[in-house]
Amino acid sequence: MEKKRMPELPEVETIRRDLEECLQGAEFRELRIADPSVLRERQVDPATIAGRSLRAVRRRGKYLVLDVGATQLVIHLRMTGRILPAGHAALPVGAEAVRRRQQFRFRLATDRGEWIFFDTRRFGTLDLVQDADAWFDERGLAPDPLLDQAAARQWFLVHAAGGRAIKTVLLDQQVACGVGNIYADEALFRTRLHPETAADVLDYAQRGALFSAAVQVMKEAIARRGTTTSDYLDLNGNPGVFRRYLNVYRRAGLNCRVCGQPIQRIVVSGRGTHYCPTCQAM
DNA sequence: TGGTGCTCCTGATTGC
DNA sequence: TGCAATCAGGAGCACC
Repeated sequence: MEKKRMPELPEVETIRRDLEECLQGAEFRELRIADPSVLRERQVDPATIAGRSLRAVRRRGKYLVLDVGATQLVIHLRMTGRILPAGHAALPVGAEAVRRRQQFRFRLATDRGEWIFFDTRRFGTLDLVQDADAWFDERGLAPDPLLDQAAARQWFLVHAAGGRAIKTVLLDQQVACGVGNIYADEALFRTRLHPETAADVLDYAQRGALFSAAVQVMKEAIARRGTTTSDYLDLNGNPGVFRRYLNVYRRAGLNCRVCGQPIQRIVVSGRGTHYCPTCQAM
């Protein structure tokens, strides 16, 4: 079954770069919340962004941060969130738009046009905070592995412990910020680790190798503008092409590119997990 | 305290 | 052809 995939760190970074190119320096006029459930933290009034310019578009893990000075918009796209200019071809129109109006979750009016947070499954979130980094730290979010690789690596070495499956640990944003299901599976394949291996069985060298593999696979995905499956497109309508380079993710039943044995799919912590039982033996 | 599993949500797909 | 069931996913929270 081909389904929509959520943007993970490489896709979020691709979106961040596109937004920065389109919107940096733009003047915000209004933030209109169409679906109140999108808004969680509200440290500042949405009205305060009016007349202010977008200073920067930042990212930490899978969170996007629109920096408007005293107000910071922290956006998580979750499963299906997308930020698109009004009128973009991917947005529903007419009766379909009316039927799906709740999926147009908030709108940002700027002097460069209106931008829409469109979110099919409505899992995405918006937090209005005064200091995004402090807000992330309060939540125990790990350092971003692409922004400060040394700090993130050290953090991972210390926190990737306990009896949990290493796949579960990789997906824990308080341990490895930004790693999602696709890149966790690929990093485990590259380091020949079975996804159900207990984290505390791994020594420092193995944890370090796993962290490096996760960073490397995400860097490669960014270079190819993310991992598109059915319908993820960037702002210019271009697909990410990293999927064709995946070794295990969503390749269940297909032959391993290394040993030729069939890739298997299991569920670890409720997440579909793909691995080669020969290359990644327990 | 650490770990597990449920919940949220909806479009696409599958099976009958 | 149409309907119901199933699946996918990240993060937060309740529970053990």
